Amino acid sequence: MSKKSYHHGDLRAALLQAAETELSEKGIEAFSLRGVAKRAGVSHAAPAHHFGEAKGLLTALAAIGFQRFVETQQRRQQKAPSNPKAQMAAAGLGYVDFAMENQALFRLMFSSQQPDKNDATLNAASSAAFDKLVKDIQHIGKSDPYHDSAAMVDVMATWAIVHGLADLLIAGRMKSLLNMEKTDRETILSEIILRNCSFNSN
Amino acid sequence: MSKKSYHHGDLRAALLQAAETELSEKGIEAFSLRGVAKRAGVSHAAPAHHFGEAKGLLTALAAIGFQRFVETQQRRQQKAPSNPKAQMAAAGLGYVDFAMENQALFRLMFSSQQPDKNDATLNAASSAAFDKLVKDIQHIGKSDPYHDSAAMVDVMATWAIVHGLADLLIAGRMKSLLNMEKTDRETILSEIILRNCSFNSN
DNA sequence: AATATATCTTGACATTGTCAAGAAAAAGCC
DNA sequence: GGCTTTTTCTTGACAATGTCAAGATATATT
Repeated sequence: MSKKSYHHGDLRAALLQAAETELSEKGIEAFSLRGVAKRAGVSHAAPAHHFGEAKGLLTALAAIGFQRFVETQQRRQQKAPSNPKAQMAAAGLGYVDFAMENQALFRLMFSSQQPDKNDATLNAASSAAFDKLVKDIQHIGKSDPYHDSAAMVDVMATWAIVHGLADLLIAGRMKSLLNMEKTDRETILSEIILRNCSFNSN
Repeated sequence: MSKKSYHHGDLRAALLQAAETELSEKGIEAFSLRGVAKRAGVSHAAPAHHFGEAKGLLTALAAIGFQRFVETQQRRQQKAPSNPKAQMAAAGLGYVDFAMENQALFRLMFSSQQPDKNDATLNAASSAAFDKLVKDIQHIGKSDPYHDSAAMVDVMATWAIVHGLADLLIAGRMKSLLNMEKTDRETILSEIILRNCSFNSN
């Protein structure tokens, strides 16, 4: 941690932190590994030892992203009423909220070719996010999507609509939604998220 | 056109063609301007005169993408029954189809920061694509989304679900859908696209 | 304390986007 | 037709980037 020390102490964590800052400031397309090193106050080749190539750093960052992604949804759900539909809406709003507040990271997680899709940690984190969605649907529909193909269609439909909203919002499309106050926007988003459910009969 | 001619004849078109090939082969994150020039058989600085910086070439390519995007949907609609719901499903399937067969181009159009969003041609092309969606919805619901906010919510919901499906499919997520035959997949996609409509009562 | 290992730096290389200057072809002009 | 002007493309250069190899320095091991 001291200024002149050859050894940093916890450079790995510092690099991840710096990488996230670099990502959110420069965007994913102008992201630079040397820029990350500069932010962390180390030489340009320092990241290599901890993460190998740039891919490695971005893979680790994407995994962290998925963890925080789930946490954001859960925090949102804790503040919401405990009935299944309110919980579903809260999870969806958390999904969109995360995307809007971590645009470049969201893009890294869902739209980038950089992260290594064979990485065990990343796969575990993204699978956890998917499983959470499946369980939330199951909670409403009572049947397990993994064993009921109709329920799995519900999962895909719900995922698609929430993801589509998130992706179009951060792309700057959907201006009518972007131009309103956050609370108004979330009212409409909730409506869109819930109307989609075939299990609306509940 | 001849091998040794200093002047190409129609380099601008050739560069756009080469850029699309480069894009689909290398992906948007490994896209190289010098690679495009090499494909067109021209020096590395030749593109500059026609498109300025790399941004310019990608902006022009994105605009062309939006035009073909609309055409793909229209071709699909021509083959479908003329009732509004079948037309809506056809447009949605065209949307997804375009994304899957032009993955990198689709990413350039919707997820990239490169294209200049102030470019008149690009804005005209992307607005045309949006207007087409609005009209298709209007065709079903009978009310103009531009004057009926409830209808505009229908537009956003429909757009989101179709876009979400497209984006998640080309991201390699939604494996259960990717692993099936195209016809089976499209059956489910149609169902998802249509179920979303609040105007389902029709 | 001596050696071994892990961690970081330095220097180099090929590749990339961009710019400036110049060459070649086409067009304009008499 | 010859001459100039303009457009189109090439060449050469520059800084920035990712990656690699070799070396320097701190920590761990014995």
